[in-house]
Amino acid sequence: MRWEELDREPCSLARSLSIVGDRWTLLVLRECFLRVRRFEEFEQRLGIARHVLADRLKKLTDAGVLTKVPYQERPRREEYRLTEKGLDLYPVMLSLLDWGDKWMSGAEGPPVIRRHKACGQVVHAVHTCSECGEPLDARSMTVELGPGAKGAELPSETAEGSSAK
Amino acid sequence: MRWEELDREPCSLARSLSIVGDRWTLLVLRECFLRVRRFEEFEQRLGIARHVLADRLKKLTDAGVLTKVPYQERPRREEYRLTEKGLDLYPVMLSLLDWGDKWMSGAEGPPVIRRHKACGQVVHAVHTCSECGEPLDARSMTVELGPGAKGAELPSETAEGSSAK
DNA sequence: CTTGACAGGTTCCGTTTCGGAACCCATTGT
DNA sequence: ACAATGGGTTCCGAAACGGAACCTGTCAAG
Repeated sequence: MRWEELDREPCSLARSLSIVGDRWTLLVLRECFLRVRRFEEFEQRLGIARHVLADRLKKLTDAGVLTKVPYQERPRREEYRLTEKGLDLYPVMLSLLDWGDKWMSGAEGPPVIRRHKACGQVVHAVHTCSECGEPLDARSMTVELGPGAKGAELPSETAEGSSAK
Repeated sequence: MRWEELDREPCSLARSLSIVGDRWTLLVLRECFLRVRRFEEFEQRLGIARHVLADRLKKLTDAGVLTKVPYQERPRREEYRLTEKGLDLYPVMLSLLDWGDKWMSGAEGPPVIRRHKACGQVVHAVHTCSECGEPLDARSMTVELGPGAKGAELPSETAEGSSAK
């Protein structure tokens, strides 16, 4: 599997990673969710090399995750904003955030907390089944080939004592 | 922000990315969730360069995401299994999977589907508030510095017309 | 009307990381 | 004695990254 062909893999994870699966992209998107929009501000807050930032913003824009919105003419200046496709990455951010809070925080606790506007509580996300509403975890799901599977195969099920079963 | 110091950033997303934020790690973990455990099998299924695979497996093992379990002696052979910390990454996989299903699938639909054992339905994950149970999205949350924030700052809130508000 | 600042890039160069192939090593099968 | 197996390590050229310098419109100041 080559990196440049990831987006054509018959796997939604691979396809997602063809967009967000590199060192910087999710950090750029973190800033977007924190309402950062301008080149300079991304650069200053992230300490990213300018041409890498330019490349990521271009790729995210080409992918439809960000969109350039002019905020002045003469000289023309544009800022980057999340599209609906980009906003939809929020669950990805949240999952990584919650995992980091749980497994990568020191004794002091997490560095940033999130509060739910609706209930006012400090919260984390619970993944629930879209059909029955029960919480989901790795052991409660099975996978099957779907309609878009062309020649893909799942590994054989012969293994036993699975930790991921 | 340097890549080697990501794990010391006061940000759970950065800390998570210090472990899973590269080209291959989440694909290796995808295989783990599909019950792949052996070096050769990872290599064949992923088409990853052997030394890159060896490096990722070592880093994941050092990070406590995978653990090496001997399955024979003489010659000693070990396989890689997800730890609890690794299994806890399932929501991350699921979020990326669902996003890819929604935004990266062609007209045929997603290549792989997931079925919830408990209810038997094909499902996707819904992120809900751990406190009130309502669905969460980017616009329903506010962020605040938490107990582990040392000197970190959130961007100023002066921006208006926010698309991520 | 020349100089400087500002926002947003692009170019260049030296260091890392990656992809691919070859090689290593202990043990068992033929 | 020799090949196969599983799990790596080594080596090389290509791609990506980090850092600094440079470029491009436009306006404002001297």
